Order: sequence, then C-alpha cells, then structure tokens
Amino acid sequence: MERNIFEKILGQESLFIDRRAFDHAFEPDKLPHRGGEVDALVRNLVDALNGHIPSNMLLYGVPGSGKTVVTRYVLSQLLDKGEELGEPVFSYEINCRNIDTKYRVVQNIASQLSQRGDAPIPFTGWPTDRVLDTLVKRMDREGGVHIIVLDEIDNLVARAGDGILYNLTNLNTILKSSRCCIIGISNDLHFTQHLGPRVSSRLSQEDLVFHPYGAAQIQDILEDRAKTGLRQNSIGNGVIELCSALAASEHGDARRALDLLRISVQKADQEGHELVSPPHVRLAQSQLEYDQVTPVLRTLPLHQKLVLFSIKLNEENGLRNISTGEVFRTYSDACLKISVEPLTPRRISSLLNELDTLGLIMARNVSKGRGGRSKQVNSAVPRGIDVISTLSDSEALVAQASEEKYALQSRL
DNA sequence: TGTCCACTGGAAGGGAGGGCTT
DNA sequence: AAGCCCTCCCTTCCAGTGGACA
Repeated sequence: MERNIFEKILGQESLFIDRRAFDHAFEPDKLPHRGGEVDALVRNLVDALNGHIPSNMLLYGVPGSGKTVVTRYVLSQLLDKGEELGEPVFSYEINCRNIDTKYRVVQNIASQLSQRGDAPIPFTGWPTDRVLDTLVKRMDREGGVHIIVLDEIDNLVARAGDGILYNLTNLNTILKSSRCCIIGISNDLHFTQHLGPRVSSRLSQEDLVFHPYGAAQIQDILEDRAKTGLRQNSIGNGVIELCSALAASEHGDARRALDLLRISVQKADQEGHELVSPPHVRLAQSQLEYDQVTPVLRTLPLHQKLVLFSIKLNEENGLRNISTGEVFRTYSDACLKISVEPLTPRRISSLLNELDTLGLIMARNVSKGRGGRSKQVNSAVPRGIDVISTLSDSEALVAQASEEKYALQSRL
C-alpha cells in the first residue's frame, strides 16, 4: 500500500529542536547587548508601580535593532510585578503599519478593554470622538496605568497626522481614575519634525536610541538562539559568522540574521545534512531576497505594477536613470495597450515615491538645470528575479485590467 | 544675475464604498 | 431610507525648486 505522503517528512530527523526560537515574536530569557536600553525603560516605567505617571517615551533605531523585543520584555515583567503588588498595569501594542488612522488606533485600544456586555465598536461608522469617549470611560473603569505602545509611529504620523498623538498625550488631563503613558517606536530619527511643537514636547519626554547591532553582537544573539533552538553541533564552522556579517552589512538587522540562520538550517535539513555549512547560508540569502520581493510584486495594485513594468522595460532597453516624465510616457503607452485609463502625472509621482518606500525602485531628485527638476529612477529589485515576467505573465494583471475596465464602464 | 524647465509635493476636495444611527 | 461618519484612491491646482544657460 502507498505510504501517506506526509510520513516521509514527519519521520525525518531535523536539526531543529525548537523552531520558535527563530520567530520574530520569540521572547528570549535574556537580551544580549541591550542592558542599557532595558535599564532606561525600567527606570522610567517603574513610576507605574509607584502610583505616578511614567514619562512618554520615543524609541528610535533601525529595523531589527531590538526596540520591539526590548519593549515587550520590559512590559511583560512590569505587568507581572504590577499584578504582584496589586497595582494594575495594562499594555497595548499597536502596529501602526496596519493600524494607521486615528479612528483605528482608538478603536483598537478600546476594543482590547471591552468586557462582557459592552457594545462592540465597529471598525467604521462611529464619529471618532465617540470612540475616544468610550476609550476614556473604559480606561477609568479599569483604573491603574495604561501603557500604549505605538510601533512604527512614524507611519501613523505620515498617514494620519499628529492629531491622534495630541489626543493620546492629552488623555491624562481627562482620565479621572486611571493614568496613561505612550511609548512610540520609530525607525526614523527625524520623524518628530512632522509633529507640532506641543505634541512633540509632550511625546518625547524621554528619547532612547537603539544603535544597530555590530557583527559580533549579532553573533552572540545567534549563538544564544542556536543553543535554544538547534541540535548540538549542527552548525558548521563559519556559518554563524557569515550570517552575522551579512546581516551587519545591511544596517545590523538581527531579525534578518535570524531568518538567514533559520532558512540555512532548513536547507541543510532538506538535503538531509547533519551539519549546516556556508553554502546553505548563500542559498538562504538568495531565497530570502526572492521570498521578500515576489509576494510584494504580485500583490501590487494594477497601476503600480504598470509603473514598475515601465521602469523595467526601459532598463531592458538599456535606459537607466530615467526621469519621471519618461516613466509616465512609457506607462501611458502600457495603459493604452491594455485599454486602461492612465492616471495623472501627479499620481504617478506619488506612486514612484511609494515604490521607493517599498524598496522596489531607487528614486532620487535631480535637477538638470534648464532640463528641469525631476526624479531619477532605477529599479532596485535584486538580480535573479524576473520582474517583467512576474508582473506581466500573471493572469492577475489581465484580470486586474479587465476589472478596472469593468469598473470604468459601469461608472460611465 | 535672472530666466526657465520639468517637475515636486502640499493642500483641498470629489466620489465611491463600507458601516452606523435614527 | 436618509443622514452621517470614516477611509481610500484619485484629481486639480499651484507655489516652490535646483541648477544650466543666456
């Protein structure tokens, strides 16, 4: 009889003991090389246990420099201690990449505070002030200290302005039987420039900068995780060093290093090797690039696809550093070919900025004197990924285009 | 030194879509 | 059903800009 198709893999020996050690959300027992940052947070947040209001804080640092993990680590201990001392502490972690409007932020926190019998707050429909009102009532009902962590706060400010931060930093003047503290986490050191002076001074009462990890520090982190998550003696010479060096060369991102090591181990597992070696890391590196980019390419909205397609098409024809105007002309032609109404040049300019933020293109502003000021655009998709076929082969593009046409026709 | 180009990017607002309240 | 509210995607308008060139 045929064996079950899962049996072969299930029975296979793996180099992993605990895969979770490589999760981004994994909370290790100790945080190497972040003692100073932990201390700074603890010194401030201890006020929550003394009946005072902790200062609002802003944590800065490049991605993967430990901001989020340090905050979680400190907060989980704070919550435990609060419970022990009978000083209730509540914490809310909001990722402002997804939750990026005033309404959604307030709705999210208030919903986390809902009890049985509370009316659910819809994800749209209520006036924001009403949601804010509900939040204040619920916070006061619970009492204690409420710590609101706004991860990627720069994204929230870019999308929704600083109005929400004004409301949140103002909460303590409205709250009667509870207190509130904001911790903002940002990748962008200069994001407070986009804040009004009142919000800025209230929010950044204490700033903390997380410096990128160096290769040696990343190495320590990887060694710790390998001890927890992998079988003994499963890592070959130079593997951890290579992972650390690759991640350190990309602005010291510890998450990237963990991903690299995890995928390297998977590769060794797949090949049935007992030992992970540097070639596995190289394989992991290219897979990581591929895995990061292709889903983004596939899920781009139609017009962004067409813009990127136009840039790539120019590059295939040997044209690099093309201007916004050139992109727009190629893009308009592409639209014509698939009978889609092109967007305006102004919109294309914004789409170029969005593609730049996504890291799919490199755009920089240049002035050519009488030739005018414009962007100089190049694709930034790693080599080895065939953008044009990923974008144009996909039936999705055709489907998207006809959907667009249908929507247009039904409007006319 | 002023002009001019080809844009940039902020601001305001339209309109469709999803949802709540009365 | 009508009146609101919020979000998203987009357009329109326009002041501002860096630097080559006359």
